[in-house]
Amino acid sequence: MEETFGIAELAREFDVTTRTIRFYEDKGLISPARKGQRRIYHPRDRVRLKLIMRGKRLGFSLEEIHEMIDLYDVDPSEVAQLRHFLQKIRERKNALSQQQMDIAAILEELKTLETQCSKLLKEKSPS
Amino acid sequence: MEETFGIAELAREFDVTTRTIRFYEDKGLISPARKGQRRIYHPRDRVRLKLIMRGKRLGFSLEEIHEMIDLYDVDPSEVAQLRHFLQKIRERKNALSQQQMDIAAILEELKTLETQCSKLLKEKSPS
DNA sequence: TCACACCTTTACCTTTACGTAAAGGTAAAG
DNA sequence: CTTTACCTTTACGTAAAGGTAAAGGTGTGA
Repeated sequence: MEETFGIAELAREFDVTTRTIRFYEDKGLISPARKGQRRIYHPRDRVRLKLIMRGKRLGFSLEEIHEMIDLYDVDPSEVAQLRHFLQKIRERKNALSQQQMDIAAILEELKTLETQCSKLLKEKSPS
Repeated sequence: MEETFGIAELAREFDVTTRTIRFYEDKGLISPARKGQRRIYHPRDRVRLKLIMRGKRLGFSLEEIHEMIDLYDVDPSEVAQLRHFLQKIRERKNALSQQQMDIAAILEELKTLETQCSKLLKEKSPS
């Protein structure tokens, strides 16, 4: 028997409002089952939410996230789709590699700043 | 003699519109000199723009970027400011480390997907 | 039965990050 | 003098990502 979740439950888990989750549904990012008029979320919906949150932390738009998520649902029997898919993957990889470099650059600068800064502090207030 | 830049020049270099650059000025992210009514950008303004663009690639809001940029202009004689500064640096470092992990995770998944995908393609159309 | 927690839809509101149009100044080239 | 390129300000428009309020359905425990 598969575990399911309510909307409020997931909202708590991911620290967003229920409005946000419904908004993602509106945008086609998730499509939970219904029981009567209520939304029932299965584990795969939860996984999707997790992917969405990660995408957001990385600064992607919902539309970009939509594209990325759909990659996981491609029909592997369609060659054309597969090619397109592969191209998308490579684009994403490039974008992310660029981000990695950006982050590495900033972290380097921040480290330098941190060192300088705490040295200054030690001089000024030798606790 | 120091090199300076026009707004259109910088717009081209960073691949944004002049509107965007003026908007950043409005928000206090840069403050170029003036010659008459025209904006004159010095190398330090260009550096700021570069930092802004990097921040944007990383998904930070202009307000967050503002904070980060200001870190470079802190008065090193004010101990209180220095402490605050140090804390900000550490917050940033943590956020960025989290991002690094997110990216590494996604890149791993993408690599797997890419491999699977091109294997499938080779089977289906053995060019 | 009442209260209460949880859920639903509809619909208007807000912020961020610019786009775009209007109306015009300035300066060098033809 | 006119064209051309480049710049200015002011101001309204817009897309994205939700917030928030209104009005109500559903189920459960006291």
